[in-house]
Amino acid sequence: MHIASPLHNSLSPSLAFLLLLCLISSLISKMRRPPCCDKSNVKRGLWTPEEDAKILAYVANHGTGNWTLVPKKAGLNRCGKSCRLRWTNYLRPDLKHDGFTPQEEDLIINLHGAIGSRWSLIAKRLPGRTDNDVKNYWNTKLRKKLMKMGIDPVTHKPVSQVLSDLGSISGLPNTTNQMAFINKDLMMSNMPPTKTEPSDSNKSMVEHTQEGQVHSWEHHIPYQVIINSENVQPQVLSEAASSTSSSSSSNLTQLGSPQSYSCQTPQAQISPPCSSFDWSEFLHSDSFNWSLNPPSGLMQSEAELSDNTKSNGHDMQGAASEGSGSGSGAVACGASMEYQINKQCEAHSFVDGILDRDSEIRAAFPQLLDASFDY
DNA sequence: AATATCCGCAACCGCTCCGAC
DNA sequence: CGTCGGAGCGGTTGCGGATAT
Repeated sequence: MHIASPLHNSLSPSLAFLLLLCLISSLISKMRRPPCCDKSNVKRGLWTPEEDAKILAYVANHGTGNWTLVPKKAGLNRCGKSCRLRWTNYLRPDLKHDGFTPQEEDLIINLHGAIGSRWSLIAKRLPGRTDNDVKNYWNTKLRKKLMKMGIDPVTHKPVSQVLSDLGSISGLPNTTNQMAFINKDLMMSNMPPTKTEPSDSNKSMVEHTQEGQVHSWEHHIPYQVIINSENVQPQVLSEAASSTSSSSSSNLTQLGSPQSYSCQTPQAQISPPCSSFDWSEFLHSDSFNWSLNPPSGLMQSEAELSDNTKSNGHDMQGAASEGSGSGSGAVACGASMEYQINKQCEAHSFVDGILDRDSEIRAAFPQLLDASFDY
């Protein structure tokens, strides 16, 4: 039986459906935040020298701030957001426009391994570099380098391990989870760090690096400061993970899993618990300075770092720079971090560390890895 | 020499954060 | 406490130059 209606009489079903779609999309578009400026009436694309000059003149006279008013005041037919981007990414006088140094590469890889793709935080450790610079450099150069080396640039794990993890997802034994459990237990045991002396050959490697010389890629890969689950406290991991935006969660999630490039046993990396932790704080603190003694140019000034250093009543940067005297939770955490960072992987290269760890895992759980590959 | 493909970088987009009200 | 708007962030896109065919 066909039920007649005005709609059926006047509109075909497909047309009605289209109208409904239009209505829905219209409603959705109205619910969304309006654009910051009328995009149809503003210039887009590459900036001309004249436009740059206007921005520079405006900032010289008025300083930065309230970018929405800048186009009007500076006589530019651009979106304020676009002006801000042009200034922060290109026109700022303190920006470096030359290539990245090997030390900067090291730093980027280390930080990416520790905190993932939080480019702004990483860029803050690289004076003269913007988050856009770092992000582009990572995407175009460093990611490919790591991949060539058989290291997954997302997880900073060997590709073989990533593959085994992937295999585990499909209902097979999950070695990652099991390892996480094991390491969690180890960390919870709250054992003090055990010093491990690097071998003579390893010492020479460290000294070699500390001279700040430029090495081949294989040699200047970061092998000393690798943050992993075993040298970060459980609560640190959970707080770091919880403070992470979903878009960049992968690496912090990985921090919660056994990601280690270390040559040390897991127990040797356990440190006393910290009461609180903040990645931003940590990165701005001296605790995260590298034992390979990067050039002074890599170190930010106190003023530049002063923002974001206070949290939960502790100034980690100050505490860390003061040494081990104060005894607060943050200080203990910072000192512990510094100790562990300095002890991290002194013996091996970055790649060696990863491969060693891979071998350890394979040796410890051969049946699990075999199973996970069995698909 | 012409064309296709690759690559790097600048810019844009959409989202979240955060302070002011 | 909720809303609004500016600022900041990370991911993505697209252009232009470099390189390969």
